[in-house]
Order: sequence, then C-alpha cells, then structure tokens
Amino acid sequence: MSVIRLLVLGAVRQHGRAHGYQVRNDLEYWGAHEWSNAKPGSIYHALKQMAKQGLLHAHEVAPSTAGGPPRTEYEITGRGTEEFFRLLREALTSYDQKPDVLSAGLGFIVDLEREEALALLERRMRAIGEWRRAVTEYYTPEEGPGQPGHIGEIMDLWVHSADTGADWTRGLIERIRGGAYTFAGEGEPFVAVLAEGEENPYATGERHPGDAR
Amino acid sequence: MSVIRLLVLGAVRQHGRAHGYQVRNDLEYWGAHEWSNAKPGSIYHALKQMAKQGLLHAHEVAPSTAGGPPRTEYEITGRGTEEFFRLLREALTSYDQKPDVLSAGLGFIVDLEREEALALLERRMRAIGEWRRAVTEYYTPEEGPGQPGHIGEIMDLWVHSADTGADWTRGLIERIRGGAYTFAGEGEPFVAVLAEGEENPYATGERHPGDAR
DNA sequence: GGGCTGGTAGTCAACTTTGACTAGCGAGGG
DNA sequence: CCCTCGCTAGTCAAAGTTGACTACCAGCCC
Repeated sequence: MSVIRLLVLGAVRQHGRAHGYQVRNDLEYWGAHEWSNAKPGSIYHALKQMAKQGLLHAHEVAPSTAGGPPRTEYEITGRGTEEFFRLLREALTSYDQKPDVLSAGLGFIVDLEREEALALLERRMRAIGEWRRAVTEYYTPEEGPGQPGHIGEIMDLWVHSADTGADWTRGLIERIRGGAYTFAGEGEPFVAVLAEGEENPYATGERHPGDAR
Repeated sequence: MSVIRLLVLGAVRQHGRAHGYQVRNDLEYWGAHEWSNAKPGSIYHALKQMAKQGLLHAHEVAPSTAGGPPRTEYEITGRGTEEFFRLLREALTSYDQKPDVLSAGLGFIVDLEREEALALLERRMRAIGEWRRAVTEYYTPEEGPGQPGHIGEIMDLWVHSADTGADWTRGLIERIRGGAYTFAGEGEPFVAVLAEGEENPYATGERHPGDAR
C-alpha cells in the first residue's frame, strides 16, 4: 500500500494530464505534505516509476512559457486507473493504523459511487473490530494480563486508537448515508485541483526545500 | 525522528551488550514488528549505521554455540546514550500523528525519572493543543469554511485524532502521577528483555521472512 | 545414516525516501 | 542596464526499507 502512488495517480487522474509540478502543487493544496511523505523527490520518483511500469504515460513537452526546465506531462493509463481504484479501496478498508493512508483515501472517496463507498467503510468497521479482538486476545491470554508494567500502555494506546477510529468511521458513514457530498455518477463532481495558473489559497507560506534563499 | 534507531538503541542499552538477533527478538517480544518497521533488514542496517557513526561500539565475536554465522555484538556508547534520550524525549513530546513514534517512546518511558516523564507528557499535551489550533485556524479562515466538500473530512479526521490523542495522554499522565509503574531511580526496574535462551511467550507463531520452508 | 525440519544469525539487491542542489526566466529596484 | 528575488520545474547522492535469500547446526524420524 503506497500512499504516494495513490496520491499521485489521483492527482494525475483529476487533471487528465499533468506534469510533476502540478501534482506537487495539488498535493500541497490538499495539505498532503503535512500528513504524508509527499515531498518533491518522492513525487517525481513515483511518476517515473509508474511511467516505467505502464501505469502512467509520459509525454515530453517543450519548456513552459514561465521558464524553467523542460517538463514531462503524464496521463493515466487503463492499468493506472485500475491500480488507482485498487489502492483507493484498500486505503479505505484496511485498518493499518497509519493515518496517512486513510487521509489519502478520503481525498478520493467521491471518485467511487456512494453505495460502494459505504460498503467499503462498513468493511473498514469490521476490519477494526477484528484487529481489536486479535490484539486483546493475543496480549491477554487466559492466565491474567500478559504484558505487565508499562508495556501494557502501548497496547492500551492501540486499542484506544482502534476504538476512536471506529467511532469516527461510524460518523462518516452516517454523514455519507445522510446524503453528504457528491459522489461519482451524481452530477457535477467536486474537483479539488488548481487550474493552470490559479493561485493556491492554502499555500503554507513555507518555502519549498529547494527554494533559493 | 527515527523510530528504528530509538528502538534499537533502547534494546541494546537494556542488554548492556547485544547482537542483532537479540535485538530482533526483543522487538518482536514488544510487538514492535506489528506497529513499526522493525524488520530484520532495518534492524541490522540501523546497527551498522549507528556503529559507523559512533553511537554503538561493535565487537566481533566468535560464532555462537547454536550454529549460524559469526555474530557482531554491540554496546552503546556515551554519544549513543545521549542520542537515545534525545530521541526518547522527542518521541514523547512531539505530536506528529505517527503512532509508532509514541509507542516506541512509551516502551522506554520508564528509563526516565517520573517527574521528567510527566513534564514531557505535559509538553505533549501543549503540542497537541497548538497543532490543533494551527490546523483549525489554517483551514477555517474568517470568511467561512475554507475547504468545502469531502476534503474537509480529512481535516475533521486530524482534529478528531488530536482530540482523542489528547484524552489518552491525559489518562496516562494521571496514571503515572498516581504512582503507576517503576521509573528510573525508583528501585528494581521492569526490564522487558529476553534473557539469553529464554523463550518468547508472545512469539507470534508467524515465520520470520527468511525462515526456510 | 540420510534427510527433513526448525532455530540461529545475518546478507543482499531492488526499491523508496529525503533533503540539498541546479537552472532558466520575469519582475522590480536601484 | 544590471542584479537579485522568487517562481517554475526538476535532478541527484545518500540514507533507509523491504522481502527474499544464505548458511550452519541440532534434533528427530525413519
């Protein structure tokens, strides 16, 4: 489960055709640089790898009007679209305690149909439940508490995270079931990408790592 | 903030002197292979890197009686101990939403004195509060909600995680303030390592990746 | 007494991530 | 008219991660 691949595939898909810097900007617009490892190096690397693997198609393009080096534009392929939905479904259903996975999944949840999104979130609820049971059984065998002392706090933290994660998921399911948001096939989608040249109202004001001083 | 370094330094430190396989077993005993990237490759890599950087001291040792290749034993150095405490304090105070960092910090929290542990957790509470404020201000500027649509769910998830994380931390602070666990300087410490040859009662029964079929 | 299993201890290549670095162009100041 | 700043767009080496693979020995079974 690669979060960066899901993010990059999703960004390229929403644009139709995008170059690296556009993807990078979209991810910043979504705040992804804050909750995932979406740094320039990772983004460009993911683009190249996925192009090599046939998930994206690369077009060499003349240097942009705004200066800078020649760019490469990417388009998602059929296999890339498949992979995108595979990753998206996995991100929404699997409970692996890494919050960036779920965040990325949420960012693209409306690319699914409402019924499927609900089904996936229900599966997520079951996955959390199973995980919780496995952990508590494993660490509290019949003969009293297994992990004495402060090590037990780690397990307590996990269980607490699982429970609150389940609560939150339940809330989301209710909001979606109640008609919130616009899902695939329900008319004009909510597209959260920046058009070419549009300024990012949520720019952090932080410098990019490579920015000249 | 490298979780693997914290775990490995802590494991070596508790043993006094340990070879890679012992560290690997300790981390499995703590369940770290479940909530962190503590796989054999990472562990051995971390040991070698930290030896190269002077945080650990490596001793070549004759092959063990139980067969297998010659082993290298490691001892923590003064600089390694400093680094261990630096990482530990950071793991407990900084709120970066990565649960493995906090879990690793909890595993070693009793290596600190009770008062310092409490002070660090209080700082953690403040860090969560600041983070929460920054996020909510950033995404809900004066003129109404900034991120409309489903993207707002991502922010809601973060805020929810911050709030429940704060609740849990508060509970931990109370337990510690109430006298739970045995901290540094309070007598016989609770040492969660396996003695040489001791069997691991929490072994997963899962195979190691490299185990022969 | 030969083979199989399981535990000990670790290596390695391929891949991914990180953070620093490069380079061109336009706008604006002096 | 030159110089610096900031934006566009990306590269690269070093570090870290992953999962498969190696090699050795002991005990057991037949």
